[in-house]
Amino acid sequence: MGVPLPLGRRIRADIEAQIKGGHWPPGYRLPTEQELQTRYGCARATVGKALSALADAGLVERRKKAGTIVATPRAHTAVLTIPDIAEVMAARGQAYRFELTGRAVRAVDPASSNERALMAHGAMIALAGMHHADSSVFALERRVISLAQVPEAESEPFVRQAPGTWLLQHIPWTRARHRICAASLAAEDARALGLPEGSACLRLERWTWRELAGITYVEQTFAADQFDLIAEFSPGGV
Amino acid sequence: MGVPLPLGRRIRADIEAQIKGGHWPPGYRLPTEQELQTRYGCARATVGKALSALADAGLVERRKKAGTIVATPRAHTAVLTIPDIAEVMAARGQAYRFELTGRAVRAVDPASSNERALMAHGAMIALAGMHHADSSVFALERRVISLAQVPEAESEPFVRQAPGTWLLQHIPWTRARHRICAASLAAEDARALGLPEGSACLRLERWTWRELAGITYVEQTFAADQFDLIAEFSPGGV
DNA sequence: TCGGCGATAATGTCTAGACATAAAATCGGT
DNA sequence: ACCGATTTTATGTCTAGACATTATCGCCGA
Repeated sequence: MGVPLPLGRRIRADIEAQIKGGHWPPGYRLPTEQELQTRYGCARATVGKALSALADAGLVERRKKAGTIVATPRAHTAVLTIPDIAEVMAARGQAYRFELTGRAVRAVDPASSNERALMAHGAMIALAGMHHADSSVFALERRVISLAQVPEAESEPFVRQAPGTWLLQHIPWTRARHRICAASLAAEDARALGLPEGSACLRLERWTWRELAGITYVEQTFAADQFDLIAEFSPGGV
Repeated sequence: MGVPLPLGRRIRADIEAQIKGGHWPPGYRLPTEQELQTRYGCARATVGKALSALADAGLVERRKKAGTIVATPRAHTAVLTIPDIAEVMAARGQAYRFELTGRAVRAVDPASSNERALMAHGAMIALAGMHHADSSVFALERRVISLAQVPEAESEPFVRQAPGTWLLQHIPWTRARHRICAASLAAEDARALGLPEGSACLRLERWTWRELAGITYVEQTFAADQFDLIAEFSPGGV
């Protein structure tokens, strides 16, 4: 309050309000930089910067000679936060426990496309485990970790702390890719979750890299009614 | 090839390469605008714009007096793009068709929590339909639209164009909330999709608002092996 | 040693121009 | 009527400054 917005931001906010208020519909051609320059009494670079920022945010499209038009959104984008399972449990007020059910050091399986997507060859550690909520099984996890990138993993027990939690806290990463899909439970997984074979489940897969080197791949399986993902978005970064 | 990058973009690309190549680790303080200005032989505004773009992309953080430092990437958040179904079909090279199977104008059902989450009362239009890929059913959709916010919807047939596509192109919105979960197919939906009852499916729900007023709620159901969502996070948006 | 306070160094915002580039619009010839 | 060359126009990029803002550092006094 009291602090006036810098002119550039005010121009941007004004235009954003016109668009979000529906006064300027998709396809509407907005005033040229010259007109805005005159209207606001400022240099062309100032309105240009405001319009470019709106273009970066996806609210408008700019084409030479054609001018600047309100963008027609082609998709909904949202910032999805994929929480650490231990944090989900804490938020729900349930007791959390990770149980390691399998552990092996081996070479990359060239028949597995999920492993190949992470790295071409080398040694890795393969882990399997269950996430418990109170006394029931909440999720299943299968993971491989590159020993070339994370040699410390070989001496880590992963018995009390889930490997995902440990990795997040110890290993820096630069790129991650997530895949979210639904699937039917295979017999073995159904038994572990205490559900009928073929039940619906949500599957979350994540590949993580540091630069070009693959660090880990994980596949988490949740019973259909146990877990969902919520994503919120306001365009323009509000 | 052969077209030289504008200087500003080249500066940005150079710095990005230093960061992604690991030569400038998180926390590293990069050269000041003055140093870069001398190094590249350009005006300060040019390096400033490049650095600001990197800051917008989340690769660096800028603080007055302290300078510009390489940012530490945040934990598992990713930009999820939820595409318009017609665009998915176009990308896959399949023929797309929307079929409207139900349409009614009625008041908000106070027993439906999904409708209550959108608005307290008022008239709405309820739609049901199927998204076809080539000759098979790709997804089911149920939607309600607020007639107070979107009176044009009453005279819109929604026979050729899916309501989502129409809304996205005509109605501005300021906030959206998505929920992603797995579910078992109810008898009616299973019949529509041509699958056994109880099959796994991915369910996507979306609530959309303009300011505080609810515009629409939609629930889309996909067969498990038909559709998945990919979310990428790489700082800088590559 | 600690706290405050001013100098300084860095980015933030802006101006008034210049030239480059791309695409729509127009004009001219067939 | 159509196609191609030219003009026009709006944005893209850049310069060389100016002043504003603010966090940090170092100094000085209690």
